[in-house]
Amino acid sequence: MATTTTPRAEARILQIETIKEVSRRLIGEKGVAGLSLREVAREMGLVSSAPYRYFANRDELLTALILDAYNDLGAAVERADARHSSSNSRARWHAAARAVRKWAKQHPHEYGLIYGTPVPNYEAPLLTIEAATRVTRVLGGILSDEWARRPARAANSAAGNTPRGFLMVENLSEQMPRVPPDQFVKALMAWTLIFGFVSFELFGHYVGTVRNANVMFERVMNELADDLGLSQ
Amino acid sequence: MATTTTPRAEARILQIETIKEVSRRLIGEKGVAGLSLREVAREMGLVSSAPYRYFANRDELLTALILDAYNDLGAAVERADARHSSSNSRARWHAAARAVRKWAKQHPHEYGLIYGTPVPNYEAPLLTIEAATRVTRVLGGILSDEWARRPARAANSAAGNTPRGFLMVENLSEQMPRVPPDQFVKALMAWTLIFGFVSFELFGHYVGTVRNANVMFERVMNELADDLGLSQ
DNA sequence: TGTACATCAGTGAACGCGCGTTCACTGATGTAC
DNA sequence: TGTACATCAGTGAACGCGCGTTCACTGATGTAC
Repeated sequence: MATTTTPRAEARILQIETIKEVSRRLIGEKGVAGLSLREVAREMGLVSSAPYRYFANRDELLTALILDAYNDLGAAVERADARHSSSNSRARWHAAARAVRKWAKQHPHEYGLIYGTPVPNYEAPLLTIEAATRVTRVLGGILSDEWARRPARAANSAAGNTPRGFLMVENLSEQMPRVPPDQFVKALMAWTLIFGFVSFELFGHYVGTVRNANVMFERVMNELADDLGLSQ
Repeated sequence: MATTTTPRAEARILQIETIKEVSRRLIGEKGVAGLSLREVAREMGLVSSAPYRYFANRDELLTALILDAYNDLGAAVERADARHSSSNSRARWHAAARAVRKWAKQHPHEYGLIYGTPVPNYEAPLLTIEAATRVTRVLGGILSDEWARRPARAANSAAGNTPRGFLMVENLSEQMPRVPPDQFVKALMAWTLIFGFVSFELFGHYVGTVRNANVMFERVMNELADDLGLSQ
């Protein structure tokens, strides 16, 4: 019953976790640019070369943090979505959107890490792109379920609007099956606006115009839910 | 006719301009964090302490660059808007939106400077906030002119929706006079989506979904123009 | 169960680097009279 | 127009700092037989 895991291997996992936690804290205090392996080591009471036992270099640590951020956000949104009956699109939509905003406000610097200015000369590996789709998959799933319950559409009722060419319809169809492609632009707009709102709020662009961002966010999400034709 | 300006004063203005130009180039190459007064000096063939004759410290230079970026973008948008007959709201809207995107793509790092992750521990002075409103004033002006041409509304036709409380209605009314306050949420959504789109595009979040961002942008702006009820 | 060897976390010293900022200076430019 | 003084751009040396990364090492842990 005891796992075959050796104490050393367990300790290693723990140390990696600690390094990442300390890094997250430091990023929170001084931003990404201020993250240094030396400081992480210092904070952990280790000598400056110790972290290199766990991460080959600074970029590798950064990649791990970015990946974690995407996954952490993705998991939060999935959890929020799962709390509602799958047929209640509107409740799910609001829950998912609120989860994005809540996570962002709780982890502003990690949010900046993944949705702010890209780190210059840092190239995100494929793995992070994969993790980045967790949120879009949730949103796509909500729309899919909504459309699954609708009476079948007159085929090609709006075929002229099908966005062949400028969208990657194959990918989008995979993320929101059953949603007619002529809805993709609207869907992408809604997705963009969720993050646009959160970024504007977090980065200070609503100062002087929005007094209560909580209320404003609810209103905006309601508008979007209407535009998307979400029911219930 | 010759201005009373002294050669030394002229040279000073020129040097300041050069420092900022070099800084913009360096930011373009290595991001904001990579901007250093020493490197600017080196690039200009000056000794490392020379720039301190012009900027008291790094933050002051950064402030100047941020201010310039807001003003440069603001001027570009104003110019684009002015190219159209003031009664053609729709053309003006598209022109302004395109100008934002075009400027952002031409100056991606300066865009990141003002609309990306805020520089940590850097507090934007009031002056920059002022400059930041140039874009919103143009957008507000377009809506104002649109509503000025509409038949007067039944007073308080939708009074229940007037966003008293959660929006700073006074400021918004000043930026878009004649637009009924129940339209403010829509207006803010449109503004947010312009920048949300541009940020998503620039920061790489449309990889895998949008193939031709030019076309997509036009479609999105069209949708927004419809939602805002822009005519012509 | 016991021994012999391999693995690996953490050490401590060192490398070469670039940074922001200060300061006393020189020599050219500007100003007042 | 000419002189006397004040201003100011740029110099060069110096301060104290932190960084990423490498490397040969030690001693504890893990593995094979």
